[in-house]
Parts: sequence; C-alpha cells; structure tokens
Amino acid sequence: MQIKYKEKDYTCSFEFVLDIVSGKWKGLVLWHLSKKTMRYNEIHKILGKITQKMLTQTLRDLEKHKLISRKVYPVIPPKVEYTITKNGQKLIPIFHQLSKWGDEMAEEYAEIKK
Amino acid sequence: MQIKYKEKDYTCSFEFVLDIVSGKWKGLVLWHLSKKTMRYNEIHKILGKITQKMLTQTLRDLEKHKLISRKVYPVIPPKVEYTITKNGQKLIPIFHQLSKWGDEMAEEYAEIKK
DNA sequence: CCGTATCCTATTAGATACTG
DNA sequence: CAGTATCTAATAGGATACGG
Repeated sequence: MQIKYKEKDYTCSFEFVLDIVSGKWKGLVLWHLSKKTMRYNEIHKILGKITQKMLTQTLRDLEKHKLISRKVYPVIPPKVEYTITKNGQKLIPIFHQLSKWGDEMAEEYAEIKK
Repeated sequence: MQIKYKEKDYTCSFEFVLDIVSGKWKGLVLWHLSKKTMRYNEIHKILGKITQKMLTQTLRDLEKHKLISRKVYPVIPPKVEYTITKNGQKLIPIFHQLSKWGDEMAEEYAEIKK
C-alpha cells in the first residue's frame, strides 16, 4: 500500500511506521507517556541526557503523527502536559513484544549486564 | 536491563531493537528474506533503488546481529545466498503487527494512495 | 556475480545561549 | 516553565569507479 503523509511518500506501511518511531528518543518518550501524562520538565528529567532541542523536536514529531497530544494551560509560569493518544497506546503492546525479543537476543549473545 | 553488544551500550532492550532494525533498508530486506532465501542480485533487483554499498552494508549488519546467515558457494561466477535465521523469523510477526498499525493510521489520515 | 574503495551530500543530534 | 535560535559534530546514505 502506497502512503503519502505530510509531503512524504512511503512504499509500504512498515516504512511509514519506522519513520514514526525511529530516532534516538521517540520510542522512549512514547514508552514513558504510556504510563502517565507528563509535563515537559518531567519528561526532560526522566530521560536525563536529552537536550531541550531534541526533546521539543521529538514531542513535535510525535504530535504531528497524532501519537501524543499537547495541552497548554494559560498560566504563569507556563504548564504544558503531554498525553499519549489512543493510536499511540496501541503501539505499546507491540513495543513490549519487541523489547521481549530484544531481551531474548541479548541473552543469546551473553554479553549482558543486568 | 543494560545491554552491551559489539562495543555499543544500550539502556534498554527496546533501544537495542531499534538499532537492529532501523535504517532505510534493514526491515525491508528482512521482510523479503522471510519469504525465501535469496541471492545478492535477487535482493538488489527486488529493492530497486538501493545502491550496492548500502545493500552490502545492510546485509553485513543483519548478519552481525544474527538475523540472517550468509552462505558462499565456491563457484565461478560467485554465488552467495542469504537466509533469515530463527531469531530473524521471530521478528516477522511483530513487523506484520506494526504494518497493520501503520495501515490503520494511514486510513485515519485519509491521505492514502492505494 | 558479488562485492570494495573513495569521495561527497544530507540528515540527525548535540552544545550553548537566550526569551516570553 | 517551556521553550527558540544558532552553530557545530556525528552519522547515514548516495554516486561513481574499480577488483577477484
């Protein structure tokens, strides 16, 4: 199935999915948001080493693809909450499977640090 | 779970998985090899626009992570076959789920070309 | 047939400083 | 608090030529 979205063309839906979740931080952010709604700084702290630029970019990407939603409270100081959407939530069980597969692979490699 | 493999560190197995399957071609090559064992040129033709450099690099990466195996026949002209491993095959059903999810997303976006 | 070896461009990510 | 704006570094990917 050919997919066109936001000016980009994909030859199959799997390619489309990779574009949505690949990159250094997107999967991780989604994973954390699947547990609870979080504020910008909260995500920033839990990820530790991400720069503000990358975090903002990651959040915007996820929002663009409707995997998370952004709610701005008109208060001072600013308050912004990020929540996973239903579509985003549907990815999580699949992420768990991938993780499990990764664990099994790692055990076979026997170079694990627990 | 901390994973270290081939000089690289991963903070979780999901990150490890992304490293294994992300990139422009790896998922696609694995997908095709899940259907049948193929020769180098056969893969090259079916992918169409991949350069030899990228194809070789992709195959080496997949082999390094033991998702495919490489068999060289000592004949002239050379013959090399690539086969998906059991570990690689385990990924395929998960890929199908991701694909299905991508299709559903695409339908919601309603910018599809079938 | 199945690759390597260079060289080059494009994309992604990080560092740092600044702002409503 | 939640971001932008620049600048730079690192990595991924592509073009082309050549070799056993």
